[in-house]
Amino acid sequence: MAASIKEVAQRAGVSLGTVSNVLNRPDIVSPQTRKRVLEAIEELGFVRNDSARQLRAGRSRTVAIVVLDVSNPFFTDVVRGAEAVVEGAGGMVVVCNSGGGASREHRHLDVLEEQRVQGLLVTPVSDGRQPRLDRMVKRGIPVVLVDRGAGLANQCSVAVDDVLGGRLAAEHLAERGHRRIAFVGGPAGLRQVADRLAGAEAALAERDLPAPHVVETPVLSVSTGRTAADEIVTLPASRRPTAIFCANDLVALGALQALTAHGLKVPDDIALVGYDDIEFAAGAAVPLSSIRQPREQLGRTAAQLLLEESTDPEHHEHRHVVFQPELAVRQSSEHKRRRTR
Amino acid sequence: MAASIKEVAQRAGVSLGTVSNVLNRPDIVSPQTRKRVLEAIEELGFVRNDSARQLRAGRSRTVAIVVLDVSNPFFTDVVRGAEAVVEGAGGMVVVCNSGGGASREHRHLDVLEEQRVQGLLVTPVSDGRQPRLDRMVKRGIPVVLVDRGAGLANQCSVAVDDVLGGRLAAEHLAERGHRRIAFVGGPAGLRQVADRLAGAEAALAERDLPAPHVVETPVLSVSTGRTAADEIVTLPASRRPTAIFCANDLVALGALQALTAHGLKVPDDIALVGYDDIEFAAGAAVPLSSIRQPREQLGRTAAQLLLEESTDPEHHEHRHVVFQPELAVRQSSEHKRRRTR
DNA sequence: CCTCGTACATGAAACGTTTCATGCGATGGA
DNA sequence: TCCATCGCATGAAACGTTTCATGTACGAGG
Repeated sequence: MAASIKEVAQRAGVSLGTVSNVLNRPDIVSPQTRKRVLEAIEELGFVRNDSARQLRAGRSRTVAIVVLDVSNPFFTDVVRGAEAVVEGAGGMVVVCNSGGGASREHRHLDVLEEQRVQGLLVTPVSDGRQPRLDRMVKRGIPVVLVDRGAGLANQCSVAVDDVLGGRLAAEHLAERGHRRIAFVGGPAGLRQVADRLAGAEAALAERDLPAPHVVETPVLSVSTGRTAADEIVTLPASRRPTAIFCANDLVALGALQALTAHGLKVPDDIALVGYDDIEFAAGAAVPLSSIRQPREQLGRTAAQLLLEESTDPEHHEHRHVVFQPELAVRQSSEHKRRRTR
Repeated sequence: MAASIKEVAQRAGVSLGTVSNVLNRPDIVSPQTRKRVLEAIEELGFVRNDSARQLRAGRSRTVAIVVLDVSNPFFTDVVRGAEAVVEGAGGMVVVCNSGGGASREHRHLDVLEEQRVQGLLVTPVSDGRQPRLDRMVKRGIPVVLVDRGAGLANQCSVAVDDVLGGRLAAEHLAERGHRRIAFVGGPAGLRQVADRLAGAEAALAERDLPAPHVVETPVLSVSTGRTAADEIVTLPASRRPTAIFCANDLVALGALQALTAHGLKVPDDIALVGYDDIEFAAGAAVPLSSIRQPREQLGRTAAQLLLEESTDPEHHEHRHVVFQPELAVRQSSEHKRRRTR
């Protein structure tokens, strides 16, 4: 059914190797032969079999990116950044979605390893040593951690300083006079979540403010944000936080919806700060204050490191790039009046 | 570097074929041999080479989905629906992003064809005959069109009735008393865009209302929505539309931002209806009326059709599934008072 | 004791490329 | 005229699987 090089060769009346040469080094074959071969290719609708090619070459030309959540705009922006670089270099990106599940991540990595991908950009579900990833690295498959500062010696990483981000958010709220602050996010095992919380805690502690009230969510999504806010709303007004710092914008948007549904005004009754500054944050019912991350930049840089390692593994030195987040203040945390003093 | 079956065989002291049997039909090999082989695999960190396997098998087990825009939540939801089905069947999904560009789509299809993917879900950039896709179908690669009603005889399709969707939106606005209605979206060549416009035009014509003022955008995104709205705002108040129907929610959210920035109130000065009802529509600054599509369902159904065709090409009959959209009315099109009468 | 069947292991062939050493005819210089 | 060179085409080997026909040993049934 699918024509092979052999049939093309037969049809063009040349040898098998010649066809391959036309495909890979057209310059070394004479113009007339080349023409005959190209015609044969055309007539037969020949399409190179990449499996065979890879089998011979030992490696493919596709770069995989495994994200925690395809439906989070943060990750799709990272993907687009990576795509820009990889495609600019003539490669191809495939996106895999772990959905935050360890087993799905596992399966994806299995398959990608079997496919001998050229390299891997990954935001792993769990932190700590990754025997899987280590093995891929040992096998010579470059791995770049995205949005993880892990700083392991055997791979590059690209991340944004989440501790600082958490700090920025908490400082901002503290300056606005908030004393009872809640943190919504989870699972707690997620590095991003833990770091953001840690930064917030540190900032509050330095100011002798009480530690944040933590509401853990099973995942970071709009619906878990809603649920968490529902819970917060049930607290007696005297203990209810006056501000919520959410681990990402999806959660914050969900919280915003739930708070509004319960008749609470943002920011007057409760202030809200999100994280990621996704495109939809600024357009929310109450424009959302958020911690901005250089999303596409993250993807671009990760891809560059990957390609660098891939093309010249000898001289490559693993690097750990850390970007700085920025606070974007919008209405959701803008008080009409200061609360203190 | 990468251990092969041969080395495993050597280490376990068995033949090459036996190792393969352990991998593929463990039941036909004696328990003790199996154990020895598995140990060898473990010790060597052997990972099957999928290229070789595919080369032999002639086909891979991955399904590809090529979407118009990864950063549009509509498509990520479709992707998740497809993932659920394919992974449930033991397969794997890779996502490719054409970004609406014909050349990127072309490149992706090239590579996917070379990789002999098991099947392809695709929302093509352009309509009409697709020699590329036809060729893949001829080659025996099942192709399912997503969000296209194309109705071609040689492939399945899954779509939502966009003409009806456009109609619903226009009827809704007409009932609210609007007479000057704008349509924002593009490129005009995009089937979805054209259909939605056509539906709206038909509905207005039936009511003897003037045809919509069309503002074409180069792509469907938040920023083009902003630009389009900026343009509409410059119209003299007497000719300015009182309602805008946007070809999707991204555009609508952009438009909403721009209108608000210009001091226009939605819906009082200008009503707004979007399309897709993405998760962020309900949480927008002014909750957005929109046309809801069964997004995940779309992906699930497409994947089911694909797998069906893939597993039993003989008895497969191409089908064209069309879902019905629904109108979700929210504040962005809710007038305090009727305009007519 | 022979035969047959069963339970397993074996080795070679095939999948479609790429690469590389080799072959061969023509051209140019000595 | 002969040799070196060059330009181009060739065919075989190799990549790592899977499959299948074949082989072998062993226990059971006659």
